[in-house]
Amino acid sequence: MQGTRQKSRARTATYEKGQATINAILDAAAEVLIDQGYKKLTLRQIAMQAGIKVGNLTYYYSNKEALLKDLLEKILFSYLDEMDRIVEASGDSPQVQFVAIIEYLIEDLHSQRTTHFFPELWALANHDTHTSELMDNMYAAERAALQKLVEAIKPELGKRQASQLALFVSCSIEGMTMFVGAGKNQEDNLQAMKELACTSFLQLIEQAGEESHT
Amino acid sequence: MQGTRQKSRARTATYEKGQATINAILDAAAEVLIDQGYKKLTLRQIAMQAGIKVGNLTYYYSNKEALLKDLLEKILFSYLDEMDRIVEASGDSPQVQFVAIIEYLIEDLHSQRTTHFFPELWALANHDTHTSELMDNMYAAERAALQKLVEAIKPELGKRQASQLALFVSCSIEGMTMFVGAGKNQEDNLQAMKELACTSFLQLIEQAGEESHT
DNA sequence: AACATTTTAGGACAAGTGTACAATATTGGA
DNA sequence: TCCAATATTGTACACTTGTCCTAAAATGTT
Repeated sequence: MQGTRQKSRARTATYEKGQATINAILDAAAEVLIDQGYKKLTLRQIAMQAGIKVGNLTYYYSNKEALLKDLLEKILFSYLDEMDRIVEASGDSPQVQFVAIIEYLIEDLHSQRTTHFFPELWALANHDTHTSELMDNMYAAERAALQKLVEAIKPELGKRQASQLALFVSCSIEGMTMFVGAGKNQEDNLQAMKELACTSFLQLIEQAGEESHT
Repeated sequence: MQGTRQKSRARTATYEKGQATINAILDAAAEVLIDQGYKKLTLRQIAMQAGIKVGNLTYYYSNKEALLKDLLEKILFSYLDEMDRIVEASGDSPQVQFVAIIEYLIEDLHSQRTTHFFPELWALANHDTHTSELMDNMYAAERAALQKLVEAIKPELGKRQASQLALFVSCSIEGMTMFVGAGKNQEDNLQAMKELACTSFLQLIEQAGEESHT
């Protein structure tokens, strides 16, 4: 009694051309999602953008659900990878690493890709369980990285406090997406938000634990 | 040569029953949007939820665009009204008023209405000019209220600094929506975020202006 | 060169979408 | 009570959506 649950099927390419087509599909889907929003993310739009026919698209992704899954995973992992790269390239000081991450996350808001993608993701996550889990994992990884740095900056902090500080930092930055992001009317203030965030977060970490046990 | 531009038409009811129907439509639309997301916000779903037929719906809203406009305006204004009410009911101290607003905004995240509505709004605003303008006006009003309180707390602050602080506060709180909101996996930490936000924001205001002119 | 496998194209389908319109029912003032 | 204005229904249309299926083309190995 195996294979009863075969809801979403994504074919794996064998020839090079097939793999190229899959890449083209995912790239095209990303572009459509970012440029036109999820409402316009239709199989025919994706196929047109990828330069293929719908029949070919459904050969690799017989479900739109499967396509969306691969698409979201690819985009989300690209952000996590970039975060890892930032930390590794920032020396050994946890303060410096922390500031580097904060600055990367905020400066990244200048990219329309980021500004357009994440609100779509958040809206999807509200009514799609799989998207919600995927998103939770991604942000959990981000918070884990932040928490590690917070603990390194202020070692006397408890796990719980450090994790809450990481959550607060993550929230504060994500919230800028709709206002100081690419094309938004407060984009002028992005630099100011970056400085405000860095000083505010570092100070919050430094002085935490003074009046701790509530 | 008048009336060339009659894109969106919304009929005004004359009888009481007509007005009741309009209210039912908007309430139904809000419920569908919040419970099932914009993807499922279809004229037939709205009509079913309102207990009327689609033909009746299109009698009052010949365009889906017009319906969406009224819906978003109604919801957004309800939040602004509630904010005004909070400030008025919090005495004269700007600090107390500021904390009251912060606490209201964060506690409101316990409501699924809020947690589900806003990401849909943000996603819509990315590709719909009218929604974007509506949203900008709403948040501008929120920031204006916050800025006024910031200036009252720290009068020696310049308009620019106060406005940037208000923006930072607004961003930080909105960003919590996807994480500590209703049903989210960090909802346990909502209280902690509230306390963290209040102390962090107040301190940020108090110490601002020390190394100001950049 | 032959050929099984993989890839692509094209057409078809049912279901769902927003919108339009004529016919019927209801309302409230004369 | 009557009746014009308003409200509601039911049906129809053109269009888009995801999905399915068959035939043709391309691929790489033998």
